[in-house]
Amino acid sequence: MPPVKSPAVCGYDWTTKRAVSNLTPYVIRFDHNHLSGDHVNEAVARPRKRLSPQERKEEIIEKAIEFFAEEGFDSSTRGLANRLGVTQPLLYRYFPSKGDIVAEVYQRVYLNRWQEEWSILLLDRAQPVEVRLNSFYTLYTNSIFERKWMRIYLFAGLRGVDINQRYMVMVRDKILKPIIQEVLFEFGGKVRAATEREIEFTWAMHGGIFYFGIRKLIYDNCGDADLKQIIADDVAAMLFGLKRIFNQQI
Amino acid sequence: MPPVKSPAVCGYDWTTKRAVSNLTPYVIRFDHNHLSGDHVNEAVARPRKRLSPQERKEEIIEKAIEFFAEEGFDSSTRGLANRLGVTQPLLYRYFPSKGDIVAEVYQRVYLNRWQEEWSILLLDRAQPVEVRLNSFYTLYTNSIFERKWMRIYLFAGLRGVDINQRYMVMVRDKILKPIIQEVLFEFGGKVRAATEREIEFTWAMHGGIFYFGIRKLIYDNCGDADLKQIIADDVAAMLFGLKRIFNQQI
DNA sequence: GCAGTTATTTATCGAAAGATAAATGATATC
DNA sequence: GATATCATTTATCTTTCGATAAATAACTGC
Repeated sequence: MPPVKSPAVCGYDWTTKRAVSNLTPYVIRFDHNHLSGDHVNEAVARPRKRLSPQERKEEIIEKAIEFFAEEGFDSSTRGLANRLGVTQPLLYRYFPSKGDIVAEVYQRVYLNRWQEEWSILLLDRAQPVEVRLNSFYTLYTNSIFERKWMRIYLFAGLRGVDINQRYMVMVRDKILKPIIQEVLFEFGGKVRAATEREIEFTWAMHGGIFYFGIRKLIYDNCGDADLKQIIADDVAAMLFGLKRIFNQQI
Repeated sequence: MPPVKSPAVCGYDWTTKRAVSNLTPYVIRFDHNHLSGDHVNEAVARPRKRLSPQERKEEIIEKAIEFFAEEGFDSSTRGLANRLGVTQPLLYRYFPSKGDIVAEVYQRVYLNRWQEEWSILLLDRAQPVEVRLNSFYTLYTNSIFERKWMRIYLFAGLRGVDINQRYMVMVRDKILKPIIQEVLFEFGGKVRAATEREIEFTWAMHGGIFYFGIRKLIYDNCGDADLKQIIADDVAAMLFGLKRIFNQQI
């Protein structure tokens, strides 16, 4: 049977007694007596808890996102199982391999993050571009400025995961290019494709805001900065810079 | 003996036959017949090569920077030894533990990266600020836009290494604040400390350029963008944005 | 409340990891 | 060219990791 290539769909084959999917399988001994730290009164072994496969799988994925975001993808499945309060082999009931869990984490973190309404907002010419951009970046940062997301984004990037490339294509096509088009329109220029120079400049503005998120959530470096103010200042500079480039390119 | 806390100084104590330092120690079997890849003619076991301790240590550090930058700090010391063409236990002759090698890598990558002449350039009022900023960012990016450096920077950040925090303080004090002061001066404002709002805005501009480096070197996402043009456009937007903020803050 | 189903655990394996001790052999000194 | 030094290797230990198989026990339906 050749390996299936498609979004990891993992299940359990009761006849062969194996988890099935499209990737590769480990166990942390769950110590009932030493759960998480100082819980003296949990010394009594708690009864084994049975969850439905759907619930359990969901719980694994959720915790896996937190766990790998904090510890990195090189961390052990035993560590993950420990955080879940189950034993390590149980993970292999739901995922054929660690790689499948990781793949599922990527999937969850990246996909369905984009809200179509953001596009609608960006393109709504009833409002001035500057207002739209402020609203958009408020919503957008509200969504991605999350420690889990940011860390997984960077971990994935360093691992060379292709999902990251796809994400950047999305930013380019769904954010940067539309912005340029809208500024161009409001500026009175004729409709045309964005130039590389314009895109790169817009990337820098976008990256500046994004990098603020990295500083805040990864490096913990920025006191109580006012995000709304930062966005407003950056958007203003972006508009200025784009118009300046439009003029130079005539 | 309590652990010494200071920049890792590792040596070999011949009497106790141990490497000494201030951190924690693994082995890749070096296969003479299968060095690095396709070298068919190296199949003959090459004679053991003795280097002076200084030379060997230097070589280890250099390759460790490359190795960990590519593979991440969770990679094995056997992998590193393999790349060096030596056996894994040899590493423990020069460093007491893997952690000490990693610490040395951080040290090398971060320290002595800052060139004092950059400060002189930034503060040289014989030239307009815009010219200075373009020159500075050309030099600066020329120095840090290196795959090794960028990857270690991000790896370190995700690992929560404090050296990273220190680096950001340096950026703030040696780049951002001086920039604001100089723009303020040229703008005709009176000399005063930079405000948080100004610093955050400048961070965004700086971050935009920095993030270009991440895209280029980590994500491999940006065709043949013209760095000089990008810097020029970003600097122009930065100057505009700062002056705009100055005016709003009167 | 007994029996079947199956979620979960215990036990265990083999590979890879960090680390150490002892053997080896390249070089320097005489 | 024999001897001493010490850079480097071989051999080996322990821990941790991913993964598998078999035993256990919580729930379901009767």
